[in-house]
Amino acid sequence: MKKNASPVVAKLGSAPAADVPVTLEMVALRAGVSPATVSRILNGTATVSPVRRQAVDAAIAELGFVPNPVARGLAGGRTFSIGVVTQSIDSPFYGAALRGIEEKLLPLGYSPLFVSGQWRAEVEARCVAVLRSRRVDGIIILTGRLTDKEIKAYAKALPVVVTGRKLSGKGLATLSFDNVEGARMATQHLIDLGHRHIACIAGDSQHPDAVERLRGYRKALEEAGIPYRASLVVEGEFHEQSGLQAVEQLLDSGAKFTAVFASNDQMALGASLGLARRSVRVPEDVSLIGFDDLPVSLYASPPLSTIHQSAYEMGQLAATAMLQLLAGEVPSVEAPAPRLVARESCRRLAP
Amino acid sequence: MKKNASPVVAKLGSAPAADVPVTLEMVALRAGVSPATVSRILNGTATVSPVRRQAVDAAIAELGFVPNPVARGLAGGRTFSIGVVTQSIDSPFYGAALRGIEEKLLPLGYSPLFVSGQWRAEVEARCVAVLRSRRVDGIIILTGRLTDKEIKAYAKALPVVVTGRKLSGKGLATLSFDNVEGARMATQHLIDLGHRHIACIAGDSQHPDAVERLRGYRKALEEAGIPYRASLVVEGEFHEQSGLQAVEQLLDSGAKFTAVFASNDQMALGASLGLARRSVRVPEDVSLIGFDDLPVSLYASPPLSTIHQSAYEMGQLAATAMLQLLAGEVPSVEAPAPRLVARESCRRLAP
DNA sequence: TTGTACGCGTTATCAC
DNA sequence: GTGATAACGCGTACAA
Repeated sequence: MKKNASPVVAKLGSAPAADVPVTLEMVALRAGVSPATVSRILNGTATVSPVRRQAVDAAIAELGFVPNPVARGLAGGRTFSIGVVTQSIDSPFYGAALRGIEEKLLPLGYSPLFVSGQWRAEVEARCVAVLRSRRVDGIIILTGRLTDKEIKAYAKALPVVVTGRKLSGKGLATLSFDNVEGARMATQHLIDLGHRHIACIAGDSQHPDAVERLRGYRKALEEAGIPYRASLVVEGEFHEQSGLQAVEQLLDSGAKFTAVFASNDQMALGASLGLARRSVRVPEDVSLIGFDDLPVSLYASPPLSTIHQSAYEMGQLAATAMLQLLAGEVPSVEAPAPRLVARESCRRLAP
Repeated sequence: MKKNASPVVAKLGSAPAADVPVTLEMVALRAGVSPATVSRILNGTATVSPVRRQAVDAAIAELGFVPNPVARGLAGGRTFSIGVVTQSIDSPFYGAALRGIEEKLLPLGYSPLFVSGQWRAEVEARCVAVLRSRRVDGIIILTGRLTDKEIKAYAKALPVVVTGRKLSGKGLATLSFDNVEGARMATQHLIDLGHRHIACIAGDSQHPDAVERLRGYRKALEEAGIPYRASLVVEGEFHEQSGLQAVEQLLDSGAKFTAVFASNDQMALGASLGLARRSVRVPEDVSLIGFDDLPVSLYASPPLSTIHQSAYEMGQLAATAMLQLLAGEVPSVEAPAPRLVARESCRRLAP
């Protein structure tokens, strides 16, 4: 088995932060060995005699030596940093994913490098370019709008993990949440409560998630033998404001509905406000269900029923997959299944 | 005037991503000049004859050359990356600050490196150690719990910008939001509406922001000649759940109050739910005001009155200050003043 | 103004 | 097993 060099998980802070950088060479000098040997011990690149190993360990501890990642990057070709393309660094949803990635990577000596793609393929491409120029060891892309072709091209140069789609290839791992099933479950929940006139606030039709969730909505209707009505579907843009506008449009259109499925929680929250403004009570007059299960949704008034999608877990899984790719293994991760979280924004339709 | 080397803002992506890295040396070869000249042109380190400059520019464009930051870091001692210690990467409040930092830094060729301190001094110290080991050019610390002494020690080694406190020193810039005034304004708003029995959900007393906001609350009472009552103050932990528990405690204690000042929006949101659970209506029965003006607060039911604190702007300012420090200038930024945002969660007390 | 030569701190390839 | 030695890609004195 070929031993891959591993990141040095330094016990940072254990020794006083030296003001004059301690180099590997100084450690070697002190331990009475060659720099090469110190490097070997640090990376586990070869077997070293216990005697020297001890001497080196001691020297490292005494000097408070911390390897310089910059130099390691130059010499070894690996920077032990992983690029992460998120869409906006302050997204309430993807934020949890970033946390998952960070928690998984940091203890192993890898640092995530976060950049925001703004849901714009062009910006995302620039992000990838920045990351590559910074010589990251791999790239995790959280959904976004790059084409499959572009993704595959990147994967030829370095390991890539991408969420929100299904692709295959060497050095490439994908992690796709079942949006269709999630949306189907949400709609089914409303149907189970007796609703037949169910409006849908869809997402931006350019957005793959939006398309899938709309499909799930239709699927549930179909299975229940409820006719699909285009007049009950309004397209939003995945943010609160558009959810608010969507319900207004729905209300103004005069269409009758007793329940609303919003394609994400942010739009559901906006819808909730929009309904309240028109004196439509949730859930007394209209049931409302969202998608994503944002932390705040639990504290909405009323607490929002939704489809739980653990961004945190997705982040951890993506990081895990990246580590596997880096180790030359075949990634063995699968996205968690959607789960219905029934809270207080939906109620059984009065007969 | 000494010309400082500046980050190369490469037109990334303009040329096809070369699979074999193009080095500065290759550019030099192609342009028929020495590597040093190419380097000079890249960094503006010296004046170069227009002829060669053109030749080099052409070569760079044709080869799609992108300088290797890793090598630049090793050679020049600067990595053009800025460490950012936030407290949790998925904080709804600080997220906006990260965006502000990113937007300010990226166009100038700097990359932010985000790490989470978890509101634990010990973790924050480790974060700083990681950042320093990665040879960042400077560190931005968003509040947190490090001692002033530690901050100052860091600032001796590299430029530091820190929010949430007032310090001075060479290579150090601070940016402190006026929490006392903000809390005073919030409480004053309630007083102006006729409230005299105003409860306060304070933050964790270990947290400097919490202490200051509590002080602002007391200040407003004092100015209005309203006696301070400890029984109306409950300590929370700055998250929704603790806000909910706080109002329950308040309600259970039997204390009379017609308004609540929550030390941040997250607790206000929790409080809102807690009140609703006990059939206490906002704002009909109790007025509620928060602090921070999170994006979601606008979509709470009812929309939450609060004190606007632009984390985004703070982020931008912090980044600006860092750039100034890096340029050897004296930072000239000041935190924006708190601003009352009156929405629908507060109403005039019926006589 | 321009080129040469060396150094940055580490890893990898050889010999031994 | 271990130690020289040569890269890694770029910045920068220094000399020309």
